[in-house]
Amino acid sequence: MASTGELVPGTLEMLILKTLSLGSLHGYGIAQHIHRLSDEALTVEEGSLYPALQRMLAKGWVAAEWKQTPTKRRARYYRLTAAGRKQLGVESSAFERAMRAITRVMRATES
Amino acid sequence: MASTGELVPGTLEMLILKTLSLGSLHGYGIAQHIHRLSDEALTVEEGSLYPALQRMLAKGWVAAEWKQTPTKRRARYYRLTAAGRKQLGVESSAFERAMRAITRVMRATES
DNA sequence: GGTCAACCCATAGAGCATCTATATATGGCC
DNA sequence: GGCCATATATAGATGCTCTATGGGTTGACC
Repeated sequence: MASTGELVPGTLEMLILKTLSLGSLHGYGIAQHIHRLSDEALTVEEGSLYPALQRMLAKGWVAAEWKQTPTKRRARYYRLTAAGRKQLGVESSAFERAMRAITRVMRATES
Repeated sequence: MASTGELVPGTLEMLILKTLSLGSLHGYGIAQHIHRLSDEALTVEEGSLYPALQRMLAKGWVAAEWKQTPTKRRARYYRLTAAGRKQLGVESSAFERAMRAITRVMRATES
């Protein structure tokens, strides 16, 4: 979607944290959620999603547990930890500040 | 500012294109312009700026010319080409779409 | 006339996030 | 039995940004 590929780099983990803040979900479900809520504008590739989840597990922002889906398949459910919830706050406010700053530059007119 | 460091990755070239759309400027001036317009929120490092300008020269989005600054120093002035102006349009509308999409996801509440 | 701040360009190398491609496996449907 | 949607995961490549440098000029102040 943005420069290199589909997503704006640096926003993936924030979007995952936000998604999980609404409830536990497995990886595939996370991707679907983001895709649907963004009106199909954002597509999270599997090769981006799972590495991101591994990073976030390592940082303690999410915890994982193997469960059965409603459709009887085995899936790994991720949930937000306290640290993850805190991180969501940090990232989303930093993102908002950055967006406002970029918007200011992009709105400038000829002096 | 964002994830890795200061800028939201993928937005630097767009910010440079936008800055040059207001008039020719040398590298140093571009960095100052972005810094000032963003209320000091965005700082473009020289190690990011000059490689970006080289990439953009190679892609034909900008053209460069050595001139004298008002302060009597020799500086390389960059200006937007027609292709660069077109690219600015492409990137800024893609960016806006992405921002709207991200905002939709970030505003979601518990079902 | 020395030195310091501000001005100005540029590259090398590292780090990190994302993408492409691939591998594996199950359940439901026809 | 074959196909599609569901589901997880890694390897390798790519590309952008940052850190760390290096060089050089001008003007002002002491």
